[in-house]
Amino acid sequence: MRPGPDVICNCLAVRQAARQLTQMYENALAGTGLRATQFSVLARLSQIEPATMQTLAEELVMDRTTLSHNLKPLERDGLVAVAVADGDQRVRQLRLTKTGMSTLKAAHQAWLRAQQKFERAFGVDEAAALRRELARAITAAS
Amino acid sequence: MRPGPDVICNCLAVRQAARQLTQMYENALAGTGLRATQFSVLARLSQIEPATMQTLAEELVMDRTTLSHNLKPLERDGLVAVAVADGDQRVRQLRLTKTGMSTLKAAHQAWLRAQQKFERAFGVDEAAALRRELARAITAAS
DNA sequence: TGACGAAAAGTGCACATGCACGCATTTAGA
DNA sequence: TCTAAATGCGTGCATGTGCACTTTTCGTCA
Repeated sequence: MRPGPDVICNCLAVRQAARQLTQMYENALAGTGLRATQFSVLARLSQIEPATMQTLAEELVMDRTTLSHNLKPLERDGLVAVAVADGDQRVRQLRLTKTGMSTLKAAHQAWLRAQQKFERAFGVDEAAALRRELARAITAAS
Repeated sequence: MRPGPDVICNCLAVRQAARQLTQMYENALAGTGLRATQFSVLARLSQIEPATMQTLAEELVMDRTTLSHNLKPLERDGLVAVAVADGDQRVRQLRLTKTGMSTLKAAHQAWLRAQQKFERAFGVDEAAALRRELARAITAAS
């Protein structure tokens, strides 16, 4: 998939890169049973556990309803446990199950391979700078 | 959607930015009848018309089958015409219809508003630099 | 305490994304 | 020339994405 001549649309530029990066990382994740999005959900959840739907969605820069959809296969496969929070019936308490933790740990190895492969080609410092600029782009588009 | 502390995954960083930028541009495109992806398909097609499926997909850094799916609503609504190419029955000849051209022209105004709004917040030169880095990221992930 | 607005989350819909698989056509080689 | 490989596309499936709408629950205030 060779890019065309000089994309001038910022939105298209980011989406194209997202498609290509996603393919690379998902290729590395093949065999772990996780998609790229699912890996990021589990990874982030493991850091802020227990989390609510809204909190985890904000952390992932993801729409609340999108996270709701994305949790379906994870809950179905027993990787994430969804419980009603204490004191407020409206709130969900999201946690990793033991299976979720072990799956995440195994997938982390595969993720690291993709991460390192990309950064060898793109540059470690350049990748860090790119991530910072992307974070700034998120702010600019908010 | 406030981003969490320092995303270290390049894939997640790009995907988060893609989600946020897409929301901004689609908000601007609301009323034109086009989604962000559809706008980019029409815009690119207008530059390389007539194009084949594979050619247009490569230009958009998009999987061939994804473009096939994405063309469905555009063809259904009469914005893109798909014909069999001369000399090779396997090849499709993609063209914008008159409706497609006028819709693209109208949507271009809306796109420009989003583009300028983003670049006012993010910086014009910084946006150009970001697009260049994203193009390099696509190469690195290929 | 009862009604009403706010907050948290779920659901249906349409489109986005790409892999696996299959079909039709073309080309290359024996 | 006839057949096998290569080429160009389409389709089914599962997931990703977010808007509009709904449901449930909580807090507030008269």
